[in-house]
Amino acid sequence: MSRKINDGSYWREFERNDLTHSMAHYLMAIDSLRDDFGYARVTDVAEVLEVTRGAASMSISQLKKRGWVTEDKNKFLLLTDEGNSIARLVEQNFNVLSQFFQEVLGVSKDVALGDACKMEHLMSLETGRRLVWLMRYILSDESRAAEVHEVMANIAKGCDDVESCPICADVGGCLAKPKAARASK
Amino acid sequence: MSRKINDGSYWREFERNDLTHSMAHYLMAIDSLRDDFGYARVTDVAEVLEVTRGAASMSISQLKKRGWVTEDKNKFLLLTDEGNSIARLVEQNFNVLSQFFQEVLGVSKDVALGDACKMEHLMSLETGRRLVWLMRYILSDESRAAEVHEVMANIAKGCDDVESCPICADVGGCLAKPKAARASK
DNA sequence: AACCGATGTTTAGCATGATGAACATAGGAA
DNA sequence: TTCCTATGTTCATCATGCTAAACATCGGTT
Repeated sequence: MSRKINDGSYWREFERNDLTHSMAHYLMAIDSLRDDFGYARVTDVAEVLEVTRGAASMSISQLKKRGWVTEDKNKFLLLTDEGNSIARLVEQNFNVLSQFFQEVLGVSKDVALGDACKMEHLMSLETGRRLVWLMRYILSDESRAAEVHEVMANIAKGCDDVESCPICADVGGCLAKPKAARASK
Repeated sequence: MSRKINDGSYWREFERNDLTHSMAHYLMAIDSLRDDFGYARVTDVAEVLEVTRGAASMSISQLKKRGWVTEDKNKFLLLTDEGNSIARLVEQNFNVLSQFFQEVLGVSKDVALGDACKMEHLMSLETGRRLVWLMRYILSDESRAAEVHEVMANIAKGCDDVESCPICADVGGCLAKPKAARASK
């Protein structure tokens, strides 16, 4: 019984992602420390991220090997151009996502920030850019924004037309409803 | 110089997430194998996910410990109710995200599937539900959908009003533009 | 000069999640 | 019955990224 199945296994792209969640936050911490204080040392980064100095030291030496971080003559940490681009991209992804979740979808702040933080380093440049434009489209017109907010306010009432709604059907039913018992073929 | 900074360090929620990307895919693989063939064994799961039998065996025994997977009298793998809910949630998140990226944002299929796969297990129930409703709102009205598609089609032209656009300003400028040189304070 | 505290690095240990290889076992073909 | 293959488990190993603890250094105070 040979299996032709194979989902293409792009699922492991996740682990092959060369920018890990951890690295993204080290870069952003350095960036933000330099913004706020004018310099960033290993200890400062460790403090901001709430990890030990040892952990920060080792992670940062990885970032140096990758060419994303260097240090000046005073041993203060610097982002290279590439490191800077990455930090900025992730920061922007975070901003876009958290604003989209809060201001368009009406998600609570806590959930929005949590979701955005987990997804920020995984969203492609292209998707992020397009999301900005969608936000602009929706929020730049007051009546349109009001309509969307109205839709979101009604979600609490639940999805009562799962059958007739093509979108609900496409995504496999309304989220959060238990799957119907399945007959084993 | 004492530091008051602290981003709250919810950034580590990412690693504390009790549903890893890997586990989500094991659950979905079992689910989909049972859908397609009526049963799922360790070897089948390993084949679908393109990992060794050993890796699948160990990961699946973790899933059993967590109460998400069991086996029937024939040693065939089953999802528990909880495992089933999780698999369904992640599948739906994937569907919602990939459709949103493609049909609303107009992202290319490759990028959309890649982004969706990386983000699927990280998006909360609440956000996912609201995203479905936003899609319904946008796509259920043809002229509205056309307007959005028009907006997305114009992205190639670039963001020419970064200064005047409040959204662009909010998210820290237009994505993909290099950060201006920064003066060290 | 001697010392102390702050900073940074290194090491051992842990958890996850993979590989490859060795091993155990059950069932059908010869 | 014997043997071969498919299936599943276990073990040693690797890489990431954390902790705790030991160690190394530098610089200012006494």
